Amino acid sequence: MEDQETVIAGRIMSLRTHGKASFADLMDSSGRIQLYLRINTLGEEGYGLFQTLDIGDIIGVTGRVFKTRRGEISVEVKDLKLLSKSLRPLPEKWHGLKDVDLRYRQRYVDLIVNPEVRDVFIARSRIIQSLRNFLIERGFLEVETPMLNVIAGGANAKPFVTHHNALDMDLYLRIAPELYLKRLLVGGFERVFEIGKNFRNEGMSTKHNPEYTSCELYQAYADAEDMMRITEEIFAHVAKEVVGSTKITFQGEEIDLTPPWPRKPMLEAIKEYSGVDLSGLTDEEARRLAKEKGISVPAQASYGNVVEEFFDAFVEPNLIQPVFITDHPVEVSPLAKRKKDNPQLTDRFEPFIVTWEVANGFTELNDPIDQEQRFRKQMEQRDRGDEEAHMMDEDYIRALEYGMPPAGGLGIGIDRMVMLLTDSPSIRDVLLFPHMRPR
RNA sequence: GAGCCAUUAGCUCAGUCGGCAGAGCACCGGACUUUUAAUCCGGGUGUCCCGCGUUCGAAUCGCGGAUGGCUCACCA
Repeated sequence: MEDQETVIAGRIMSLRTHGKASFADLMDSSGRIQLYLRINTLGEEGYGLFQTLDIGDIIGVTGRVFKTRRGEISVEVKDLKLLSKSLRPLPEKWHGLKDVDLRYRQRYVDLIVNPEVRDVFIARSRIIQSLRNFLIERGFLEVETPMLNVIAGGANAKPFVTHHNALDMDLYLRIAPELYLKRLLVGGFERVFEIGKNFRNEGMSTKHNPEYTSCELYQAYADAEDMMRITEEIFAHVAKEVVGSTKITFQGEEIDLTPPWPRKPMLEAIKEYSGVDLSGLTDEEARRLAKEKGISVPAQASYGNVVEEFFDAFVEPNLIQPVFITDHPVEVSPLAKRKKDNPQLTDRFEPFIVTWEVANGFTELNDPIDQEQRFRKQMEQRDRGDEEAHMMDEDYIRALEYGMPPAGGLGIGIDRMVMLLTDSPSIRDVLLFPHMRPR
């Protein structure tokens, strides 16, 4: 490159003027380069224009590449054009923009002055691309299903409500694409996936944003075990491609994503960490045990609710290295197939890493009669005031009545996956424009 | 939704006991033809988050509110 003529454009990030010669740093999306400007090469007029420039202005230059006395590759500018004027001063060059409120609200400024922020979003794009390629290579078809739903199904969550004027009816923003994707299995697509936003009308935290991205995939003639294998393969594959290794560091903790990950039934995990054996109890026995152990559960809590509470309290905080928790109670898994040898439990799994649930999968319930009963149970909970209980979806039942092939399904929380792989402690660090209360 | 903490110049931050509102960077003027957190000289650009109160006097104390962060609760 040395001694070659070049044409570049970018934003001025710093200025060092020395009278009749000056240095400037120019930044574009590929990085920074130093400019050297002399009155001898630019002429009175060109150098005069340069002297009116501010940090933040976007300019285009032509010039010759050379190495300075201190060995820095630079461009000696022969011609210079102001392309865009910056009217507002940029944050300080040394400390950058730290105020998190401003960083999120004015992400454009954050991206200009904090280069590591840009790197996170480049990584996010690569992670999603890597995941997409992985699935397409394995014969999965990428599809798009409705985000405006008459029934918000596929998860237990409070939906956002919106209104369709022409039809004069309320609609829900989807909380999960699950039921649509399984209709596609009925229709004959054997491997489908969708990457997209879900919307949940719930609290926000370092791990929750009202709109978030998931990847759901469904494979006919597969089961939960197949889905666990694909889960660990996805994480290993993406980590290798984006981070360069299946061993990653998260907030100082070494995490080994190398497959296979251990499998542990939920009841066994609870027994291991709390000493309590919850297997085979009635609702009432389970509630009594919860009270004994100081776990608060609603008076109406089912066996499954109690198990979940025990799990959250005793087990979850300990799950740092990847592990699949399996065999969730049927009451908290209304779309999963029951275990053949224990109808109280389902053939379901959730992988945990750094105490987060990073995905959720199971052998899909394809028995329309059992599914209808499960929906009815959910409706009862709804009637008792549980706003997050599943809605009845009669069309989904009808689809199952045509016959859905046995299948495995998996949903991955993309934001959490990106947090993990970019060592980001807050979901807001991996969302370009996280939800904020308006100012 | 609850608790704790924060909010001062465009940005990063000081501000003591209640007594004239401060620094660095950025910006403006001047010097300087290989610097790189350039240097040197001069210039402070402000709704001290908002409101009410206490006081001779409030950035500072009290009450109420706004916004944000963290923790907890709910969830993925």
